[in-house]
Amino acid sequence: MSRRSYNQYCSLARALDIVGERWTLLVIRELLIGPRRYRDLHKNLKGIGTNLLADRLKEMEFRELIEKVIPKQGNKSVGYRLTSLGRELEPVVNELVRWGIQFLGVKKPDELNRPEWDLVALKAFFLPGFAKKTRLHAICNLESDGFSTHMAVKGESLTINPGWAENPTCTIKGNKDILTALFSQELTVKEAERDGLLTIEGDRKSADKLFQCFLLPRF
Amino acid sequence: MSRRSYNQYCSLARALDIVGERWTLLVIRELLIGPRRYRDLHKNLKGIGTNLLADRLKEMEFRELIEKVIPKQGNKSVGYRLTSLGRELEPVVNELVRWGIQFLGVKKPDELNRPEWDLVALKAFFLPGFAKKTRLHAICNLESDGFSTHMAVKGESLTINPGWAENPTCTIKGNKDILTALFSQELTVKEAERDGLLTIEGDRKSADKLFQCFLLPRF
DNA sequence: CGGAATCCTCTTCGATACTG
DNA sequence: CAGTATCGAAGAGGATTCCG
Repeated sequence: MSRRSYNQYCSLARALDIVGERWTLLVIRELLIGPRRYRDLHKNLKGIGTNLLADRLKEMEFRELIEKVIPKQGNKSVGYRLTSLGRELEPVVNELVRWGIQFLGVKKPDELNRPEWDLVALKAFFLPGFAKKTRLHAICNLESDGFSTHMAVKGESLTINPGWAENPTCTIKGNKDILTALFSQELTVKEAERDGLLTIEGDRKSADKLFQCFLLPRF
Repeated sequence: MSRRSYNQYCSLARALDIVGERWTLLVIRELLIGPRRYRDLHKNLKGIGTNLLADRLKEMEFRELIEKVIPKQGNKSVGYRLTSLGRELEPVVNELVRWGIQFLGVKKPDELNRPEWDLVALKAFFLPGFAKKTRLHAICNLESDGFSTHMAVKGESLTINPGWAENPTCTIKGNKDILTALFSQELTVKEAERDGLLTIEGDRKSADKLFQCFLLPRF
């Protein structure tokens, strides 16, 4: 566990001493999605190299950004999850996402893309003020290109978790392009439904409001 | 000019492909203070190595984060300044500052510290809402430990520039510890003045409001 | 003299093979 | 499965040299 430092008495340099090394913030991104096992991280962070991942995890655990999840009885796999200190990096990730999205462009053939990453990015464009104002209080299941998730909005807060919720306010199905258009206010639910590009079960009004609680930019 | 990429179709990874390499965000920090020449950057970023700095500058210029400043007649020195795209990284820097300040601690003897860095950090703790509410509209000169600067507050905006302003609303002098205590609301102007730790010329009320427009945390 | 390019050494990265 | 060990390649950092 090496320690290369900028040796500057400066908050920015301090932050970068801790999270500025290669891969570190991408590990944080993975764990913002949820706890992950070593092999999941290694699989989703293609190119990291097993020794480097081990080094980073050790370093991040030492810094108390992450912690090992004690495996439940019968499950031998060790997992990693964010500590509260690590979770406090979410605003940093969000700002980087907001800045970086303008360079996203079209996906190159050799680039990886996981649906979870889209959700991490989407969260950065949530409008808490708007959500509060509309008094949306809902749990919405989303399915897109075979990937399902659910989003819970209450007051100013948004939580996104993998898989289905049990008693959703509504269930929304559509491909990624359509959902992107909806989250970026380029398309309305009405239009998408009319064209048969979107299906909504349950409370249509909540679904409509949900999309309006985001403002995903397009470039 | 190398290009190592995470090869992920993800806004965060894109951002990190551009500004995630060693030194890049510290160069941004330097240029957030104001335009700088090559030698200034090299002097203030101790340890960077002349080739690496040249590489980074070229890379950042190529990415249009920075641009060369055409030297004025009679001045041969080329300078660098942020483009608007580069300036858009200020929120990212601010978030990193807000997160990193908890690790700042006490200055180690071998650590560098430039007063400009403190100002970059301070900006991250400006309360625009409060500034607007108090209707503070002032230009305040600040002098601390031989370093002088001026801060202009108007509406929700704050600008900090080096050197004196010509017709300041007020002029504030005190050492760094005192100013830190004032900006973190641990001390009031009244108390500091009474103890002879602070001198204010000009509009006392604006000075008082100015400090209240910040909330620097202490750890 | 300031702004780099070159050179050289050392560290880190990344891929693969290996181990408890 | 969760890491270690190893090793060539790439990047970082310092000194020196070159160029305008």
